[in-house]
Amino acid sequence: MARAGTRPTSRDVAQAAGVSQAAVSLVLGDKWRGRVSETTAERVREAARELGYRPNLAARNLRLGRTRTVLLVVPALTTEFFGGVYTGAARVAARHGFGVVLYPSPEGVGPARDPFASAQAALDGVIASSMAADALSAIRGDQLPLVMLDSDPRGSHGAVTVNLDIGDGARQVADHLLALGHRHFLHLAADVPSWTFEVRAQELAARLATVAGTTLRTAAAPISIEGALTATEAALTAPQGRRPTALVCDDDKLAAGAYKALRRLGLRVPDDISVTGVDDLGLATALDPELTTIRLDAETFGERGMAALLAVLEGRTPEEGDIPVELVVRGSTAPATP
Amino acid sequence: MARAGTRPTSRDVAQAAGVSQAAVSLVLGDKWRGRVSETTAERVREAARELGYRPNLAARNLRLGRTRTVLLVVPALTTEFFGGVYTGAARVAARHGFGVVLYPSPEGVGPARDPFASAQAALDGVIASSMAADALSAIRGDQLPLVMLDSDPRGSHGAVTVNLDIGDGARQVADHLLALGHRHFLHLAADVPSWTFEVRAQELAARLATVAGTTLRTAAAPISIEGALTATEAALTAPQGRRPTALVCDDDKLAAGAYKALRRLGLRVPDDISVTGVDDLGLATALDPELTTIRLDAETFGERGMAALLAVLEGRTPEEGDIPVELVVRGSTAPATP
DNA sequence: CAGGGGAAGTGTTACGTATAACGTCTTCTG
DNA sequence: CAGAAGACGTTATACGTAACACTTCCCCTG
Repeated sequence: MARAGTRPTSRDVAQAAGVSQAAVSLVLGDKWRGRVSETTAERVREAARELGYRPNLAARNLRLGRTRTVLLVVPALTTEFFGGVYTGAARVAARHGFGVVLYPSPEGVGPARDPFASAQAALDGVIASSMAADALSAIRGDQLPLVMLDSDPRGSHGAVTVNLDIGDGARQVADHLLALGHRHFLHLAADVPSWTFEVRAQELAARLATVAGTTLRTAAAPISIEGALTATEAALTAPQGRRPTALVCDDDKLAAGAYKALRRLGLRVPDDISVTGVDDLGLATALDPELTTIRLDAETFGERGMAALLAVLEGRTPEEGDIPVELVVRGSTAPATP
Repeated sequence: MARAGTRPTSRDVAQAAGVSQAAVSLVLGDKWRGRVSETTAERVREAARELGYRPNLAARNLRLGRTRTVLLVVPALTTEFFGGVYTGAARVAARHGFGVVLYPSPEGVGPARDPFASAQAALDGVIASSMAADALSAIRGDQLPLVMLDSDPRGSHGAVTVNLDIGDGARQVADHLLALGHRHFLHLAADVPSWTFEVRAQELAARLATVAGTTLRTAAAPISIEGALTATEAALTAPQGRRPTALVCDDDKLAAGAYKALRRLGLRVPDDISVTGVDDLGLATALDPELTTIRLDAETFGERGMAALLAVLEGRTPEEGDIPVELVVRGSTAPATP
């Protein structure tokens, strides 16, 4: 019988089953083939069930020197996007017997506390979104295997990177709007220092530049409905050249804010102005009209990130190549009216 | 010098500083006042910094028998709500030197895998949302300290419960709409077996019953924009008594779907029908017109949940009382037109 | 000058697990 | 029938940390 009040240990199970602790470890660790008889094994399993034995993970982790746990560092969970990333990562992890611990970098002011101290868990590796920029310095210090999501492959100092093909997304948006006859653009850009958003801006500008007579203005806004509202309103009321007929937003949430600004200004979507977003959150179809946007496959993103980390941990070479993105055309874009 | 290739241990630090491992533990554990001289302590800290020493958490957890880590079990992260819960919980946890590990129960088909196996981390306690119903059976087995969020206090078998005052929310909605002259209601209910939603339905019905001549119909829908759309459309096209002038939704997301259905049916919000939600997600202000809704303070929810768990862990009595909720009146509700 | 007591440490142990290395006993083979 | 080869275990150990129980030195007090 186990000592009262404390969790049963493998030694308690051993005593109950009349075997040594080592035998318990072998049986429960599924390494007993040819080492323990089937009847004894069953006796051990029965005793473990009886006592409600659960292995002490701290002890196991200490013994093995690895934890089969990885940390996923993401920005604050203000949309469901990183929920999807987590889901994908956790699914792949589970298939390999790994667990995923989430560390959303604290929202608002102040630098991130040390994510490792906060997670408290011993870790085998880290997947980090570059958007959780403030948490990255703490991560750099540790020499844990690291996979970066949405990060400049050239600037990652050898860390493995997994990216959505965000540049292609920008090109698809540009081509779609150009094909509809739009020539005057406003880019509502996320006011977040991130490689991703830089790439979007560059690719958008580059693509538009291939057509003569196009204009492109940029307005920056924090990623929030309120922020997008004020930024859009300011950009469109300031009399500055031709009024744009297309509004390219870095994010669905920004687009939602833009919708409100346009409504206030008396501009109709898409008749007076076309609007596009990025992400394809639930929000995109909640808007009226529904938003034309770049669909980012969050779960695949998470899956690929986790797969890459597992590859690193097992000494394999991670899969190469960006994750494709897809333009979803809905009601917020229409031919330009001259 | 530490053995090459492996992480430095406290023993390596001790050797580098010319002291015993015990002294390192004392200094770095901040328990050295009166036991180690300031100069020696500084030497130890310097050596630790030099070697890049990080304590092995698995070893520490094993030694201490506690991990200062708790698990937060939530439904799939399909809205930002539980992101807020996490933020609140993590904030309080950090103040007490605890970490929070998130376990979103897997979306879609199939029962949850064992959350403990997946988290892989040794845990001191659990906070679980009752909405992650499928994960609860696995939790029940362990005798870890448990705090339930949004759960029937009478049905929780002695587990501590922390609840939003969701019944009061339903009453506030009812009173608001009744005051606007509405008498014919449709309740768009979340098709999720959860105590919370039962309470809402009961309180709504009870409050409406206090006024003569009111009618209340109910339509159930899965919590998604699509689901709400079809359910609402079906409920309003089936010719069944008076057409409701008020649509009470269990959730902002349901309201978003309802908006779309109403638009298809040619009904204007709020002129033809008033709509309310619950949550006050970002979505609520993205809708046109903005949604009158019950604001749930997700962060306070998380804070209170974590505070309650800490109380249990420290043998104190958790704070009592439901968390107040607040009706936020926006443009989706207006006086009933006779 | 005896000895009480604080400062400044060190030696040792245990936490619970997984596994390497080592014993038996039985059975099979040449 | 000798001895090799399984079958079925056990014993012992290490992982890295925190903390208890000691020791030593020195200063102060009566």
